[in-house]
Amino acid sequence: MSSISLIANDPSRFDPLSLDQLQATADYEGMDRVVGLPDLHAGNGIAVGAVFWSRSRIWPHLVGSDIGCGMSLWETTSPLRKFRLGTVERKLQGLDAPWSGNGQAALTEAGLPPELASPALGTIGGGNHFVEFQRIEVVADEARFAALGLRHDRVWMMVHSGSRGLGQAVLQAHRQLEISRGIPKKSPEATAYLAQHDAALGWAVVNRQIIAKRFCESLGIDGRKVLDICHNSVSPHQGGWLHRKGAAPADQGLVTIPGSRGDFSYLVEPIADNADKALHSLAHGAGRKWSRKDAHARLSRRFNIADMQRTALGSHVICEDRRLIFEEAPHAYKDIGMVIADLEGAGLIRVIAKLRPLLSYKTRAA
DNA sequence: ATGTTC
Repeated sequence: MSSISLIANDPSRFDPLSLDQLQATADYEGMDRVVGLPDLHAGNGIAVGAVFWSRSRIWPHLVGSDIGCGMSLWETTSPLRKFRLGTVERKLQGLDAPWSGNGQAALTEAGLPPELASPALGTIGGGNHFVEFQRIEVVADEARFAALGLRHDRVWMMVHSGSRGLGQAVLQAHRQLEISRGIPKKSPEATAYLAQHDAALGWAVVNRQIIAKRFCESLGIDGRKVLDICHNSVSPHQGGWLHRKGAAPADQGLVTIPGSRGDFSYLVEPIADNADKALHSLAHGAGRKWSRKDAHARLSRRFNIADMQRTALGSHVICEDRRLIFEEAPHAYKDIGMVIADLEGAGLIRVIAKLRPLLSYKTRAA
């Protein structure tokens, strides 16, 4: 039994269902602290946009099946003034197919077992995963931006993907009969889960790396990684274990917080002073406002596919799956400006820059 | 979320 802290200027905005889900996990025996972040929303049983800390136990299903899912942000070598939407769209082909490179070598190089290679390595996957090309809209902190050596005259690229089937297999193998019981932290079961969890985490990083490389190669450009963070994980923290379920780390340097595909994304710097009240974590995005089912039901009635292929900010969307394009519509997500304001209000972040979407790539395969 | 699915 533990208390819940909510990070929001106006906590009454939270969906009651997400709060019920958060309460249910706060009631787990052995749970010590639970935090709901500004992007909190109801998940498949477990609230997303939340952090859980326990002195004594580990709950694999609080991390979920997409272990290591996260965001990487790249400053490409492509000058912004040369960016042509039509040309770029035309060049992005074959990216849903398995990667033709050597997956085993890529994993070995990262210190991971080569037998974890699979055809999914180097592919985005489905759901809310994407690759997005962006431009710097506003630099909020010029001094910090310059000190980091960042450039506003380049095309930027954001990758959101995870560990695909691997993370799911790991959760499957360690699924608890009674979910709320979890695993005692020093048990052989915990050791076994954590080893596989760490491998899935590493796999997801390699996956994002290969995805970025493939997208750059198809455009004939290069890029440098500004950051790579994962928002589904469990890690040792203050003598216990910190579970992040759709929560970005606030203790690993720069963080990007993406809005929906029709909204801005942010490059932010975590502020250490107040970090503990949010369990050293930040929102991982805007958070859903509508479930996938609701989004499809409401939007497919009012809009056609062509409406969905453009956003209010003028960006284009490549998504040839006609269900997914509605499920992931900007309308289904909360206002990212509100999420950022909540984090600023709590003294958790300083905004460095705001990025405008140019082109969001989901899938060409229907 | 998913080498997914009757």
